[in-house]
Amino acid sequence: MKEIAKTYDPKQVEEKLYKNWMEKDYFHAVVDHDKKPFTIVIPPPNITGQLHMGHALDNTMQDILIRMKRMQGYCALWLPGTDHASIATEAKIVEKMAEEGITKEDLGREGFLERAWEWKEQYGGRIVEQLKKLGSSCDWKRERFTMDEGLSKAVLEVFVRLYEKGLIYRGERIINWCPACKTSISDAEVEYEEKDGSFWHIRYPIADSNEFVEIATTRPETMLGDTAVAVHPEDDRYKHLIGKKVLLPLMDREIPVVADTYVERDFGTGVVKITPAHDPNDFEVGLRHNLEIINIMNEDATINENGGKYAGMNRFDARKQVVEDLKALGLLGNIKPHKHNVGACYRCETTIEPRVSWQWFVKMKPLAEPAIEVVRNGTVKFVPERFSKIYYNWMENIQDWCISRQLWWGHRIPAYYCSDCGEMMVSRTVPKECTKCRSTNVKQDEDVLDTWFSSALWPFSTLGWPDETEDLKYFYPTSVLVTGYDIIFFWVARMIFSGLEQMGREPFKYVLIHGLVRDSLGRKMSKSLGNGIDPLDVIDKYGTDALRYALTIGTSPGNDMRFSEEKLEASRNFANKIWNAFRFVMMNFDEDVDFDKVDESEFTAADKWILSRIDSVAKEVTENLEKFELGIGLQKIYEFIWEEFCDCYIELVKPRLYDREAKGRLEALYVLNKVLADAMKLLHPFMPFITEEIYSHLITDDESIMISPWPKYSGNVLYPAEERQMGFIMDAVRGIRNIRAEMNVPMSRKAKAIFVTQDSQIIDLIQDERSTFGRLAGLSEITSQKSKDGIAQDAVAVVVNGAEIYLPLEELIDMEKEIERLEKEKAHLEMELDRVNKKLSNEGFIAKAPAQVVDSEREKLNKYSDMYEKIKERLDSLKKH
RNA sequence: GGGCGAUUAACUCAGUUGGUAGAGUGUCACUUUGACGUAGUGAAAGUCAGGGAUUCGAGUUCCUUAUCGCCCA
Repeated sequence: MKEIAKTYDPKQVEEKLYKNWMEKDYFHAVVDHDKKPFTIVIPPPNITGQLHMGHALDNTMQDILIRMKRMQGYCALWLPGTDHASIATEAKIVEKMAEEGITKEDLGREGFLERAWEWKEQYGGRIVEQLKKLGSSCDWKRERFTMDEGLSKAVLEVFVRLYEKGLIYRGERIINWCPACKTSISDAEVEYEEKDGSFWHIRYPIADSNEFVEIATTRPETMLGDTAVAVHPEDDRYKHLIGKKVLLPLMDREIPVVADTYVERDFGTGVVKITPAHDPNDFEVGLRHNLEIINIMNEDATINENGGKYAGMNRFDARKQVVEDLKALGLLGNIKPHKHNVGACYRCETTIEPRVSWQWFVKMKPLAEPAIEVVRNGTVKFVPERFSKIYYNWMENIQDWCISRQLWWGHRIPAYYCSDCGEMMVSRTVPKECTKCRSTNVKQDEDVLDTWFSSALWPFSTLGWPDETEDLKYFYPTSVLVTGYDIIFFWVARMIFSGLEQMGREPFKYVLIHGLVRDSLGRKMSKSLGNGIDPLDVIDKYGTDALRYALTIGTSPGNDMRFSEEKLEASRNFANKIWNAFRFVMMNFDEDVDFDKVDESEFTAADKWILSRIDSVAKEVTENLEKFELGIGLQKIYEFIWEEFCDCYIELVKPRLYDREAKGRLEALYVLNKVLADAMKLLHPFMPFITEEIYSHLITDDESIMISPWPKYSGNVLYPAEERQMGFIMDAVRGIRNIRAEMNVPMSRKAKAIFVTQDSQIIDLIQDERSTFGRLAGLSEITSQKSKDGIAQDAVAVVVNGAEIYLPLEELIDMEKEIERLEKEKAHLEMELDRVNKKLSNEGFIAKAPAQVVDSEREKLNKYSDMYEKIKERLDSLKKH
């Protein structure tokens, strides 16, 4: 017998076991055509990232699925990797360089990239190490990085292909510009927030007239770039002005009055200033009316030379000055408070600036259509289903995707320009000369691609595409993608259309969406609030299994969850409970325990009951997991282990174990071992470490629980008779315990019990399970008889389905109290009877409810009326005395 | 403005083919029983946000209102 610690200590096992799994190569998936593939690609965390609760949840869920499938015999591949995170990484490196007083420009592109790679080598693996602490069973041999050679080749290939198909183009268009990151960003990367602003009314003088038109704007400084004012063509107030000129104040520029249905007549004054270079709608109007585009801003959102005397000011100062100057000129009208949506950069929260510039775009409409279709026809399923609506909503209203970024860290755009003739070439290789004029003076585009361009290819680029690798053929399409709802647009949607376009197949069959992990007050965890809980601290304090349990229990897909210390304590307690159940089993194992000698005919009702139960639980848990109901599945194993296995079965077998010569002792050990082993298997996906540690000490054929077969189960209840018998026993025990508690009779005070029943099967059961009752209900002596003859008048009675149990507690009994208790019991039964009777006397119920339901109600009626009669008899008899 | 979600015990949440409401935590009482006090036993605690509809039967389906939150415009 081994000495096992009284409390479970995760630190003793986690590192050791993970290392062992790695050494044994269990995580590595080898293509095996005799097996079905099950594939998950990890949402690649940023190399700048620190593991947070979101990662912990996301990766726990993936690990649960992949571990179960691996045990089920699938060729389970969980492919890990990291994302280069263009903007975030570049910003981080620039920031670090700033501490040393160096700028990007000092180093130049080459020098900067060298530094960036150094940084990546040094810190890029940190998050990967942290994922390992979570127990993630990723195939680390297949780890990928979005800027790996192979993945970069995929990016290049996709870019060129899309370009050649006319789905990528370069254009001078209005885009979202972040003045802090100094790059364009895509529509998806802008976050809108409603802010209090003002509506400034400004009078523009009409040329060759004394009249004015009054426009209203929320951004007066942009007037410096106005190239028209617009009115609605049907607006009688302004019809006469169409085609005339107004004199743009401050700039003294004559600009036309154009008619466009974009103008809302009821909004503001019905006259709109048009700044094509700095407003997306105005840009469209500008295109329609062939207006001049005057860009008035520099990269950092200061006013440029086109802004006249305001040049050099930042946009907010310029606004103040413009307003002041207009006021001085008497051209300023009312200023009304106004709420409007202001876009901010999702990364740095700087207010974005719409700005016209040359950028690269992906034409989205042709790509979006098939991507919508695969979700509509169920080829790709969102779990929960409601998220497909969010997806449709975005995909159906999608604009072209701006993919160029004015950064250095990332995949450089494979477009080349001839400095002599201006020809543009898009090519897989660096052109030696201009294809048009043969000049060798060719320069590559300076921009890099949006990070999400490469992550959109992740499900196939990681498997070797564009090469036709064995992996790609076998593992693609992947099975499930697990991610948070916050990146459906950024990532999920783009993977779907990219997979369809490049592979001709959907990238995954299911998208399992989870919510956010919030703090105990329901707030989003954030750096600025400082309310984040570090998963690594949690692991250090409670262990990985406890963290994973806490993240999974009581959650449902797609819903946000609150995370708290209390939950972790409960999780740790559960781990400890399992540990002690295991400890109990081990304490009773002898050196020479030999299960070959087990005689199944020695199985007791309790043995069969628990075997039957674990069988059902295995079925249910499997079904739950296959439907992605992780929280429900875990709850079921929890309840089975704690309530049925620990509180009940272990208590039941104790007498057989303590007596070394007891009949059925070996069988008890066998069942304990078997049930615990199966329970550990079912729990393993959720809590990999403790289950592996325990499993390794149990008697099994497997070298590791990780690669052991998932529990098989029969389709129906294994031992229905024994389950019913145990039901009786538990009812009886509960009834007796209940009385003891109410009568204040501690368990240490043993009592006598007389079972009264006519049912000979029950009599046999009581005889067989005498030790059970003795143990669980604190009874010293148990007898059974068919009538109430000879039972002391002052005995306490418990009525259960099938028997009456009398406890002659003698001097302990307060008759008044006993009558009161029985009255309560009677009232309760009356209520139940009333309910059942109502149901059964309802013709509709009898006629329309399924026979099974009606039968079970009839059964209840019999049971309750029987119990009611007995209680009533007992009461009458007590009251006579 | 459009869409989605939430509203269930004191707190935090489960409850996925409609069939007598569950858990964890907390509360109260009891227990030095040879796995575990990070435990055991027992108890108290809910008009499942309000209203309506469908149904023999609704926390669960449909409509509607309110409050909170999120996404899109």
